[in-house]
Amino acid sequence: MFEPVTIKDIAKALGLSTSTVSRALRDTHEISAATKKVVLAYAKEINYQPNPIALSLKERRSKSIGVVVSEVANSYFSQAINGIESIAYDRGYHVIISQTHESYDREVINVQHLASRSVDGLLVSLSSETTDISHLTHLHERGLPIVFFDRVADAINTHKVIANNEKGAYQATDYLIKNGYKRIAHLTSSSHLSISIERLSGYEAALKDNGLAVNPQYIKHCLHGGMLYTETETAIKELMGLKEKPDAIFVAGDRLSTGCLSVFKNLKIAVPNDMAIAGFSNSDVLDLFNPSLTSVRQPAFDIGQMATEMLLQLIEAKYPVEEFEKRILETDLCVR
Amino acid sequence: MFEPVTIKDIAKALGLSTSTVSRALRDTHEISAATKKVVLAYAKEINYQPNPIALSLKERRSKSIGVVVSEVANSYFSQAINGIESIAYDRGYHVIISQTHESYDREVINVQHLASRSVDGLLVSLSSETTDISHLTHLHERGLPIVFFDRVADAINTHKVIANNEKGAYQATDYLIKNGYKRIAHLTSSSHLSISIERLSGYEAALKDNGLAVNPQYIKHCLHGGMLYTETETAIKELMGLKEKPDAIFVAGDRLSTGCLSVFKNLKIAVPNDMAIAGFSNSDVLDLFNPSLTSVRQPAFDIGQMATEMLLQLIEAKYPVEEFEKRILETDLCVR
DNA sequence: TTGAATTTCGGCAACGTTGTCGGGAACGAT
DNA sequence: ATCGTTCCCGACAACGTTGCCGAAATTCAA
Repeated sequence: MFEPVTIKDIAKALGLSTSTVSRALRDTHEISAATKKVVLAYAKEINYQPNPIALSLKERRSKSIGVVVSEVANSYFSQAINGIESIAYDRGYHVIISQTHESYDREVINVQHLASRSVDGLLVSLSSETTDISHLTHLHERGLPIVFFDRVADAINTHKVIANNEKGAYQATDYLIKNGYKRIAHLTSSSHLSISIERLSGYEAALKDNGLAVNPQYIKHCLHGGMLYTETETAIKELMGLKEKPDAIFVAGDRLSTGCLSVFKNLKIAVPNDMAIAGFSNSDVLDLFNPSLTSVRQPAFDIGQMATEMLLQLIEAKYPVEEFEKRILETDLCVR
Repeated sequence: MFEPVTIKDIAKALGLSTSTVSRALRDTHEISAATKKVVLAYAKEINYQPNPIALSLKERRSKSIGVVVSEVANSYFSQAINGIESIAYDRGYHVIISQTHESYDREVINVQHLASRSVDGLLVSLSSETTDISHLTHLHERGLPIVFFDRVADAINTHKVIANNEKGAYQATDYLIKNGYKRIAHLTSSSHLSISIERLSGYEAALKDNGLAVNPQYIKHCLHGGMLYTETETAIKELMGLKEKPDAIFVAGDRLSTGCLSVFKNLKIAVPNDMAIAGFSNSDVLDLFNPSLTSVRQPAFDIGQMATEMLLQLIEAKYPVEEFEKRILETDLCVR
């Protein structure tokens, strides 16, 4: 039904060979100016578009990169994706986005899908369920370029781009403490995620530096990073059921922040009167919340850009890259 | 660097021809059980994955569909995308998402990008800037299956899936009127978008049915659908500068709703005391806003699913489809 | 005018896969 | 013993494109 014009059609119409047409279109010096003119004119007339699939088969690369994130509805990721696209499109690469919805199974399926689909490289932020990363190590060992961002796998030796999660967490916690809160809880994602570890570390450091004890009961992990309402609700209820209820909470994620507010609203807990909140979030909409939330902003767009640049460097490298680096970008504490 | 296993490798290793291996893997009856067993075992051992690019070239289809939306950060679209993916993945199709950011130029580039990339079909929601749709008519005439959702182009005769925008707008406006508001403004996207026309129509009908006059000064269009803060701000300021200031506003979009709240916050206009708001939005986060907004919810997930099913029907049809339909799904007024 | 160099183009192969065709071997029936 | 079947499998072509090689045509130098 949908039959695109091919180089053959042009060759036949003009009485030339396909090779000649191909080279005329590529503007090789071996083709006379006259022939070039005729070919180019005719190609334009019938709106010839080279078939990228044939090219991919021949060149053994698809000029596309795969992106694996938990979900695009997350402000952090949608901003990162914009950064990714801005670089990729400039360099002539397609971006194929896939969502894990924080599920390990979907992550494996999506990664394999993308790899078999012959993407030239992968930008990955792990799902909160993921502990086994063998689906990625296999591909990485076979030479597929991978760059991690946000939620990284330290076991794989490749480029990584993250925010300064520890410092950001420290600042947010410190901000709560400086505002007089003393019983500060921490709501975070699954404990094996790199971001969880780093943010927890910053939270604990801030407490210690301010002479406060770390209360393990105040630290709550949500395995699905706030994707499930009940998960967040259970965590909050447990916190509120403690004999020494926390008076503030440091939330370690975009999705968790909104989930948290949602639970508080349903439980009729006033923010910030009954409970102060500060946390990681890149949501512009959250600013509308009244009173606004103090939040740690990550340079998501820049992280996306930087990760993409590093990935393209790996993809286009002539010799296998051996030296990898981890870039750490500073966060921004938005006090409100 | 990254050299996937091919059918040739298997053939060579097993002393068979590529045809035999191919048919053994496809489980054709012409291959003996013994040979099949050997081939399948070896293929599994070396983790053979068929090359989808070679298949695409041969089958002249890519088993992928392109999606064109304004941006994934929009709750409506991210939900619709989830619906699209749920159907597409089940049917073995890839989903390639591209964002226009409400720009006509990017829409043209993205559509051409996707078409040349040999997607088997397109799911399109027009950008707010788009008036000329020749980039789509060309492809459609040449036989590329296209299904519109949300922002449709009536000039192209194909399947369309939309929400009942007129009814939803009517209900929201009527709700404001029933709550005692009399001077109801309407903030909407660019005037040529189908959704704008339909929602404006519902708004006007509700006013008339309640014996209120339609005041043209109360109707404000934002060409970029709220993508630009200043655009929304200007519109609001003009409304607030009228001698008969509106006491309520019906907002016709996700992005506009948040933009609107943002402007009100900056202008220190209290919602809903100084100004009541009701509008189209699928944002869960907006519910956290205190006091919550009454909003018209679209069944975005269902719309995405339905549009995808219709597109796949077009793609897989044996004979060209001549009969097209426009599906209209009901909205849900969430009173808060 | 002859040989060599240059210009310009066509033929062929290949990327990975499958459809078509054809052929050899084994088997059964007459 | 002969013929027809059936069962298995390999050779070839094709999808659209480009790299490589060769060859014809043209130009240039001596």
